[in-house]
Amino acid sequence: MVFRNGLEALLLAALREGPLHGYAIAQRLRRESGEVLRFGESQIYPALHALERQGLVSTSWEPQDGRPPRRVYAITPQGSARLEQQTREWHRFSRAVSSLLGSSETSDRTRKEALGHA
Amino acid sequence: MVFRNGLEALLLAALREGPLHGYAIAQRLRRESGEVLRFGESQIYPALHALERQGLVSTSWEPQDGRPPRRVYAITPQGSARLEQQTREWHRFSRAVSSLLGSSETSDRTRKEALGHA
DNA sequence: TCACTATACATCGATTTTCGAGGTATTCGG
DNA sequence: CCGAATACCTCGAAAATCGATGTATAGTGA
Repeated sequence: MVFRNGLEALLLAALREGPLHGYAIAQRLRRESGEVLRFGESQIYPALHALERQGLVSTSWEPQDGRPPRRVYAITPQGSARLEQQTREWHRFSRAVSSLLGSSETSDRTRKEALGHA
Repeated sequence: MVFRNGLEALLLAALREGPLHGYAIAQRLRRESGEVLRFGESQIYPALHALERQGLVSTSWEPQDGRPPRRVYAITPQGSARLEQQTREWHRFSRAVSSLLGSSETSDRTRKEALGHA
């Protein structure tokens, strides 16, 4: 919703600590979000390709003996810069939404009282 | 990104403290978010209509003398319930994304050091 | 007066995102 | 052998976003 290119930011974040292949990135986002974020492969792979076209990640094919090779992604310096920028934007966005929605729950009355009812 | 029906949650939130007409809702979201959230009318009106179809808001036309009448929206009990549920989901979602992205910047090295490098 | 901006409602269509379903190929457990 | 997991990928429907356009009125400034 409204926060553009959010997936790309998460993808770049997943690569911050080292190169990974696509499937591993998807699992990582899933695991580290406590199953909250579950991106399908049909979202992951095209987004990764877009990142590559923009030069935000670089890729190499790693041969696996026996099985088909894996495509490994690494974040580039431009990718890191974009990640920082996107992270700042995310925090701005998320602060704005959170303040409009209010901290979980709080009927109207409860909320005003919590604020010292002014 | 990825957080479904986010606009609807914000629309419901805007009505928490009393009925408003569509245009005023748009301005409210804009103002109270510090210009961070800027929804166009082509997003607001259809979303409001969808909310009405779902019984989450009720509407009435308020005649203005001279000018065309305004459509005023009020949140219903079902709308309040949905807002609470959506707010909880937002917080889960936003916590997950924030923890993956990290608190605004921090290069990889800086970040580990900040955590006591462990 | 004329133009422009703001208020206030709304739709349309192009673009972008999301997501389920499919397709290929290999390995491993039962 | 079958199903699940790994690993890559595309397609197409559905949903969301966004700019343009249309109607109508009121107010501001040139």
